[in-house]
Amino acid sequence: MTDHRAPRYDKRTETIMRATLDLAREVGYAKLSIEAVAARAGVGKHTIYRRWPSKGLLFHDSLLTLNEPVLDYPDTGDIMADLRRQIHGTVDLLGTPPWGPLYQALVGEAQHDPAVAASLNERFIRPQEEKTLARLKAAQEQGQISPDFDLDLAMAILSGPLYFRFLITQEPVTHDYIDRILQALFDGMEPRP
Amino acid sequence: MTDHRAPRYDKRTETIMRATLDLAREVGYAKLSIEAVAARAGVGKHTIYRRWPSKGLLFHDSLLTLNEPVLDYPDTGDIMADLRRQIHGTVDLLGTPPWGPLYQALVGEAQHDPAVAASLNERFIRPQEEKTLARLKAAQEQGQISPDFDLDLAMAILSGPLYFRFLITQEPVTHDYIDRILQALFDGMEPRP
Amino acid sequence: MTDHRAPRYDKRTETIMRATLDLAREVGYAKLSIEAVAARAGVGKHTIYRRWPSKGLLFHDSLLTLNEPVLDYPDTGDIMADLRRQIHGTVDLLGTPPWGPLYQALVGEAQHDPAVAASLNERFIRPQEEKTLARLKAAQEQGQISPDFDLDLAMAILSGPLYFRFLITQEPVTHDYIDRILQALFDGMEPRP
Amino acid sequence: MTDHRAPRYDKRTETIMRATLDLAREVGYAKLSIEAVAARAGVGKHTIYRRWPSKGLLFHDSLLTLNEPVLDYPDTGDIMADLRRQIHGTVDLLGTPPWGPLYQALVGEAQHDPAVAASLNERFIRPQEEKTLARLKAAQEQGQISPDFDLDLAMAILSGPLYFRFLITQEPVTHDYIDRILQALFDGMEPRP
DNA sequence: GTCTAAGCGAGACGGTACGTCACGTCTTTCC
DNA sequence: GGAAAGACGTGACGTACCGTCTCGCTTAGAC
Repeated sequence: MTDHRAPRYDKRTETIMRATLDLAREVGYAKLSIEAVAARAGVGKHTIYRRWPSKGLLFHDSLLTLNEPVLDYPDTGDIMADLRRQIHGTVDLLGTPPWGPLYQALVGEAQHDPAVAASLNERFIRPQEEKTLARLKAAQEQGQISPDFDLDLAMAILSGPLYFRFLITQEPVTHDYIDRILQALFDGMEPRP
Repeated sequence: MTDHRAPRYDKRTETIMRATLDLAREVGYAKLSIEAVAARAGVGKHTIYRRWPSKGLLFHDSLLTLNEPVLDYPDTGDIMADLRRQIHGTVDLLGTPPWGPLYQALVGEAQHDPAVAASLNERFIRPQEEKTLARLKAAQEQGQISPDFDLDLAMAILSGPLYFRFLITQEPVTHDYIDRILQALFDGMEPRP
Repeated sequence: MTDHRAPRYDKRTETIMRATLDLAREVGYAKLSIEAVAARAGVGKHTIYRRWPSKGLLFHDSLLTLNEPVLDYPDTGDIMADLRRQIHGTVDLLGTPPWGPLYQALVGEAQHDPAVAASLNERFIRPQEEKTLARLKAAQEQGQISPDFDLDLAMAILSGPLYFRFLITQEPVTHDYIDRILQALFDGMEPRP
Repeated sequence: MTDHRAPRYDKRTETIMRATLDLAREVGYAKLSIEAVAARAGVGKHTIYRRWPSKGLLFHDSLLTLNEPVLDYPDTGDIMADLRRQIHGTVDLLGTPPWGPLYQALVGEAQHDPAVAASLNERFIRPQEEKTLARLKAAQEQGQISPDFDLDLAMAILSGPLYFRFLITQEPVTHDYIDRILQALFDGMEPRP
């Protein structure tokens, strides 16, 4: 798989990605067409196909490259507060138009196109997981988390319900919802007296 | 929203739905077309459009109607065992071709098409949730679950990680994974001595 | 080979053919595109492809159908005068814009596309030959042409030089040129005393 | 118009022309593309455009340069026999694959592209005519042809029917056909007793 | 013998058109 | 009188070439 991130400095590449996001915002991902992106960017269709093999990967690349998510975890020493802060930030971003629907569409596309799924995992999900795991591990070493607790599982219990709301029931993901999940998780995670 | 379940007895309707599923199995949901369904079913396109407003809803209806999921919860008195049995059954179904990819495609479509999302929730997600909640409630009344535990949250923690694996990381959902989630959930849910 | 003449009464078919000729007149056959014809005719490309398999045959059909050539030979009893009249009429038509260049383009296309060549022969060349031959035969029976003269050859000597000028040297075909050919032909054809 | 013959010694130019003819033989002139010629010749597209302004002229130049036609007329003293020999040779060449179709395509292209028409006339048609006329003139001076016969017309009557068969009816041009035309021409041309 | 300009391969680029597919609507034809 | 069959305008697909252009890399010939 070629690295689509490299040519970020290429002006034309960036023009195309901006046109992609602009159009996606305007008409939605489903009605996005490579033809329209090319027209908007003032570029031949070939120039797009030369860079991305499908609409899905073009969109994914545009979304991630132009919005390099800042997911560096704070480490204040209080794992509960740090997780809370981080996840609140994430859901706030998803609640800010137009990012929610666009990210939703991206995940939707991943269900149809394995290449998008792979790219999504490699460039977005996994890095985020790793940072979260690192932060959890640090907390575990400081004794804030029960030493035998499976941190991978913690990850899943933190992320899963959030995505469930976001993708399946499509209700807004509130801070309160996050807090309740965190609480429930910690009731089981924290060391017993 | 019209009730698409009613004409189950209509032979033509059923033929179309079968053709839909057959084709979806063969070429995948993404490449499914109403044109092809009509041809396969030996039916005019009008006859399809008269019954369903979009490919997404046709597919959703076909999937649910022809595969009426059996999700009646057992109640053996042991909530842990009952949940385990039920969820194992579900993931087994998703692991049986072609249901996994097809359900995945359905959820993917729901991200692009609000009507599919609504239909999915109403006809599939909510009923399942309700049955699970009822079973959890019974367990709570029998003292198997801490009386102040938020059962909605329990639902979310049970479903979320499962969907996360299924939709996002797209790794196989194993029985072991289910068991670990259940365990983690109960370590926090069960009444403390 | 389907008969493209039949649906002359079809209004849409005729609209397309008119648009074809209009565009051919405006930009020339070489720059004619099915895309542009469709746009000009207010018609989908498929509607054109459904009727004609190639640009060449569309053009040929348009040219012949909308300009049903009147090639009924007069028979005044004087074969020389009748041939002269007929051929003068033909070259006059070719000299009247835009027919000359369009017919030239049609013959050019026939060199690249056997289907056009076949169609050109069947629908245009052969009928004309047959009428000319019939007129020559009548003259031969009336003693105006030597009884052992090969009439097919006469045809070739009448048509050949005309096409040679028209296609190869691309000089204008004048009445005088015709007359000289006719004269040369008759010097050899007419019965000797 | 630049003289494209000069750089015959240029190795690269010759490589391109050979690639052109090779490809034309393989896929036909209509499907020939400068892009493909460049690739086949292992040459940049610019290198072709620097030498020829269009596909038509590239093809024409390739055809003529690499197949310098030998059209030097014999002069045995018998004009009939000499014409016969010469024309038989020409049609034999056209009957030898792949020259017939290629020359046909060249004439076809001349109908669409005036530059090709001009080049065809200047480099191929006119020289041939001149040699034929010179031979005819010699014969006329020797009394083999009627002194007042229009030799240009003789040319036209010799070439025209041949091209008519070749381009329009696209039947094979046989030796017999040539002989019959020659005979008919001479019945009118030769001096009467 | 170095420098420099031209020629070169490679191929990216904005375009145009291709011929195909499916959309959702509409019309015709038959049962 | 409803359904199959499929024609229709529309719009997008992904591909092929067009003719122009920009890259570095030779490669002579002029100094």
